[in-house]
Amino acid sequence: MTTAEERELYVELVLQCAELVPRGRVTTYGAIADVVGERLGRGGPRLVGTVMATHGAAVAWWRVVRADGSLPPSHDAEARQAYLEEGTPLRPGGSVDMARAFWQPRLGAQ
DNA sequence: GTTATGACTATGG
DNA sequence: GCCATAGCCATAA
Repeated sequence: MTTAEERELYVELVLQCAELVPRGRVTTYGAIADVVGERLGRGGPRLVGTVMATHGAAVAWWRVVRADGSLPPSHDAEARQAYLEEGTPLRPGGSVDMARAFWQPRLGAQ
């Protein structure tokens, strides 16, 4: 069941999570899916990815990475430069240091 | 209704 | 570290 309203709300909550990520920190698709899914009762990492691919341009998409810290595909170069500016902890391999940079998203607060 | 696809994740080799 | 596989859920054809 996915009404237009629910899709819109899902998108907005996902974007809100991405927007709430502090400077120099990152979160993951799975974490956002978990938070939003708990509130809306459904969802999944792939849905978050779809949302970011569709509406991610409006938010700090580079602060949303994969669970292992790998940079988002298709824009990894841009993201890495943003990390350098923000001081996001990186690992030698080029991916994000999740142990230090991971930020747990919350809705309605931070 | 069925298949393919995607800015995913966990697990195993 | 990398690659393959399976599970995942919504969208598009």
